[in-house]
Amino acid sequence: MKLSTKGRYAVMAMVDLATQTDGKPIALADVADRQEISLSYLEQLFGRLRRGQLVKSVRGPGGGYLLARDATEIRVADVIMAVDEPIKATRCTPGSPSGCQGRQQRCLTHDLWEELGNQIYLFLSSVSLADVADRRVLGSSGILYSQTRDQQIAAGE
Amino acid sequence: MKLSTKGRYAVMAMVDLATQTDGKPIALADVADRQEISLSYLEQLFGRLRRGQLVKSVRGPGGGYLLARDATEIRVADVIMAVDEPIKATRCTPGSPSGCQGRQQRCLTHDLWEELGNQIYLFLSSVSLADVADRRVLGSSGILYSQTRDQQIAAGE
DNA sequence: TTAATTCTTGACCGCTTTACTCGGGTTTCC
DNA sequence: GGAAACCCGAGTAAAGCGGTCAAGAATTAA
Repeated sequence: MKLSTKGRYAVMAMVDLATQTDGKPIALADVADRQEISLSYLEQLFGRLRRGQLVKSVRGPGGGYLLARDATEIRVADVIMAVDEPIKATRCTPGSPSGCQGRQQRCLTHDLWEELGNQIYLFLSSVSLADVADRRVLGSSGILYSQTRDQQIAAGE
Repeated sequence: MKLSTKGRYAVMAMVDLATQTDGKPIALADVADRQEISLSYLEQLFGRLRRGQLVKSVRGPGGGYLLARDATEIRVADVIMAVDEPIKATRCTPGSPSGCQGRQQRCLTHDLWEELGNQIYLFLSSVSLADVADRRVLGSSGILYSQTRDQQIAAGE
């Protein structure tokens, strides 16, 4: 899971689509104007979103883009994965040698990055476009992490 | 909170220090060798770590670096924040105008990115260098996020 | 004192990615 | 036919990343 402004732009645009619920296609130029993103750049992103089956396009005058599914059925993680390159190899490519299992059996931080990736992915998978459009994003969770593992263990957990 | 290989290298090196518990300073050249990171590059990173009060340096023969505190008292988030530039402005600078509150009252995705940042920070704050060194990182949490908010609400929660 | 270690600092550099532009298409409607 | 929209690929300026190089300062050992 990679995080860049490219992914952010895509999510902004998709949420924009999710808030325009007339059933009519939305022209990219309108989205670009509302979100203040370059039109040509948006076109690139929507090319990927279309290939990723997240939006449908309608050509010709009066055309534009439509969400391919209901806004409650599209997760933020889907959008980001559609526009960003697969993954950053992280130097430890899990399968191949010389990446991780060079000297030691396996680099110590490997589990950390993997788990962090999981956390990010799980969070972004828990939020749909409709959640964002309706500002249903904040709160819950997090309180879990007020202590380090050491402290939890020292406290007898 | 920014995530890059720079931060990863710093964490790798700090965990390396945490595993060398003789009480003697560790020469950077040894760390560079073990972790297969360029020495000169590590020097840059340790300059920041030292200025961030995370390590102490000892000059001269037999010198090197020591953790400034116990490995259980240094969180991964501390290390990453010490070496990476403050933050990526995200285009919505919370206080200033024209960033977020341009057309609409406040960009819809603002809460999302803020909450994501919190999630990442909280996770990385929950893990100490000692946790990583002892491979105490995996598991727990995550099961929370098997449903989107919509689905939770639809289920009557 | 001298030499060897080791940290300290700053300048530099090639590469890749990012965000974006440009210039064309093609499809469809009026 | 013309205009509105999507479609597509090449190009580009700036920034960051990972890394090198060179010089210097502090400390210790011989």
